[in-house]
Amino acid sequence: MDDQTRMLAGLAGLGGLSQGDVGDPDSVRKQLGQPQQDIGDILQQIMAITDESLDEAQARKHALNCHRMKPALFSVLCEIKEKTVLSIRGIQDEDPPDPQIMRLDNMLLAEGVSGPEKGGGSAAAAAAAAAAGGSPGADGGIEHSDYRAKLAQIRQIYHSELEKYEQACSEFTNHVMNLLREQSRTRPISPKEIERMVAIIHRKFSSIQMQLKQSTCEAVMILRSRFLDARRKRRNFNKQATEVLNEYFYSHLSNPYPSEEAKEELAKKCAITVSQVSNWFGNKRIRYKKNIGKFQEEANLYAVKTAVDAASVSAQASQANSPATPNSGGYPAPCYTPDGRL
DNA sequence: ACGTATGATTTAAC
DNA sequence: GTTAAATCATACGT
Repeated sequence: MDDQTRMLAGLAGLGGLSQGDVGDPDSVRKQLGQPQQDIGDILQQIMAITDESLDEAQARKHALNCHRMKPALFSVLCEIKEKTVLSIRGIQDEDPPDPQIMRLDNMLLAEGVSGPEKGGGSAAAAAAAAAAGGSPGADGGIEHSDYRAKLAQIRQIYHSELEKYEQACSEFTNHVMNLLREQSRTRPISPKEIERMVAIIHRKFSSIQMQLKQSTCEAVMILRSRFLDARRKRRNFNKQATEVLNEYFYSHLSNPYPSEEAKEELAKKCAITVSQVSNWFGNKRIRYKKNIGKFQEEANLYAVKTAVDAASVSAQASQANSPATPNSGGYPAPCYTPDGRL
């Protein structure tokens, strides 16, 4: 910091000098068409600074600060600068709430990354415990807990990074502010300008934060596609469950739409969820309708089965000896029509 | 390895 | 909300 003020003071002191004979800068200048000061001059000045002693610079600075015209000059310079800078800057309204960042924030909140801390690392443990506890019907409890664990990991990284950025931002802001305040004793820097600078820094850092948020979102998306889509890592229902469902379907072929209660009962019988029952019936209806012929055999089988069951309940003795051979083809299977209500 | 079966998801209509 | 229909992605049998 002091080096810089020293340098500035040095430059100010040497500003008027022009020394011609440093190499051959003229040719360069002509080639490049630079009307301003020679690069050579600037180099010279910089070199000269290093020759100065600290005391010399300090003395020069002090002299400058104590000059009787200094305050007046300073305020005039400030004013000029304020005008020009402001006119250049134009109207730069404060932070308009970036829709992009809001979107990201919402998403992170929805995914529970930036939301209220739900126990952090213990969330995974709790989920694992819940899965181990064996909640009946919990589909993919173990995988879900795995997902949670990974999500918690992402959340942790996200928060630590965010904290790092925030700390760096405030540190940097402080540093710059101190620097500017210090320099404002020798350079025309108004408080407004400092404010503006701080705003610029904050904008920069918030753009970094947005990158962080964006990449976190991406990570969550990838995780989702890996795990939640892994929900699709389906397992076929067991034979008994399929049997129960098919029995219901074929015995209600004229109107295969189980009520909510029926669904619940079926779900309980098959040890699956109600929505799984709904899925099954949805799939079954459409697939049956699409190709009734293909399902004819199955339909006969279940029709016979239910018939036999009913018969065996009503007249066990008489039916006991006749093993119901599925007389495939001959059985007039009830035909489910799309408009139902046969 | 490949085709089919099957549970889950998505889309659109109601 | 439910549903049909299309579609996805895997399981399963050959």
